[in-house]
Amino acid sequence: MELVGLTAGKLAKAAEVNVETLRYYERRGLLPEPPRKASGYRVYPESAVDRLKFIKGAQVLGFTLEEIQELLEMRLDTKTNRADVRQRATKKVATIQEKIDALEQMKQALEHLVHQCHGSGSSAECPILEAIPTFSGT
Amino acid sequence: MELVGLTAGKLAKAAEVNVETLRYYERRGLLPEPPRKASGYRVYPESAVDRLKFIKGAQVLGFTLEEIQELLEMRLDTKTNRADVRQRATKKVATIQEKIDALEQMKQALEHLVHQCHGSGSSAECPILEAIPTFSGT
DNA sequence: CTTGACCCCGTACCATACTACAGGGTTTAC
DNA sequence: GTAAACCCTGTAGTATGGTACGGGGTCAAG
Repeated sequence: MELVGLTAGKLAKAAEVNVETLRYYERRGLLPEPPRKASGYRVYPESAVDRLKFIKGAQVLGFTLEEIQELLEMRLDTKTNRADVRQRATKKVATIQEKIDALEQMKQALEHLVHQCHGSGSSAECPILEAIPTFSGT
Repeated sequence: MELVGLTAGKLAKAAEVNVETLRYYERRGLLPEPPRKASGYRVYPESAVDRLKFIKGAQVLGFTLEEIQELLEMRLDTKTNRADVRQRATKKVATIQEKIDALEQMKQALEHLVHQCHGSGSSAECPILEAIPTFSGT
């Protein structure tokens, strides 16, 4: 029987994650429990692909699964009011901005280094990452 | 005997890390082996504080210790090949830029949501977070 | 109607990045 | 000159985020 939706395997492939990861996320509450067929097989909506990609993307940016869960749960919680959601979203924005700033500094330090060291010849030390270690105070 | 430099405990406190972490980083090669006193006690230079703060900062940005090590080792002295270092630095700049871009998108999506959701009802009708799972598709 | 691909569950194992001992010397402050 | 505070080493344990496996049902094709 073929109704709409994805099987675990299809979803895993589409989102480029391991099948086991789906179950893991489900246990953690990151992926909502999908409906099941009579056989017990999970049937995921197409949107699950985006959700997984979001999770993966956020992870690369240094968010923990717990933080990602917070982001994702903000919209489901009908008990929280808008002001609360707004406040938390705003806070996340600030966190994200801090990360961006730190990355910009890091990037600039590296670019500086690249420019300083374009000569192939002579001697002296090319002062590379001396600049970088100073950014982290934030 | 009190010569210049920091003991493990002082360094750990100054950099806000666990003392054990210092040894761990040393084992991993992230923190160079400092000179020792006759007793065997490590004597760290002040600069170790910055190095540790850099490591901590970079971690928050989603770099693994291995990647951080690469960054830190990228100082070119006379023994390293400049072209090689430049190439690697350029590559790092690109990955950093990717992170920045992803974070910008995330930020914009959240800011958009914050603007959309200005009322005071329940978050269920708040269009904000509907968008989250989809903004990562990029 | 069977066989191979797929799914289920529970549990065990893995890598990364710490963190915590245990057992034993060293320093420093009183 | 002794006790608290600190340092050493090696090794073991923890948390997070998966990943693998065994034992067993399910489904679609031939």
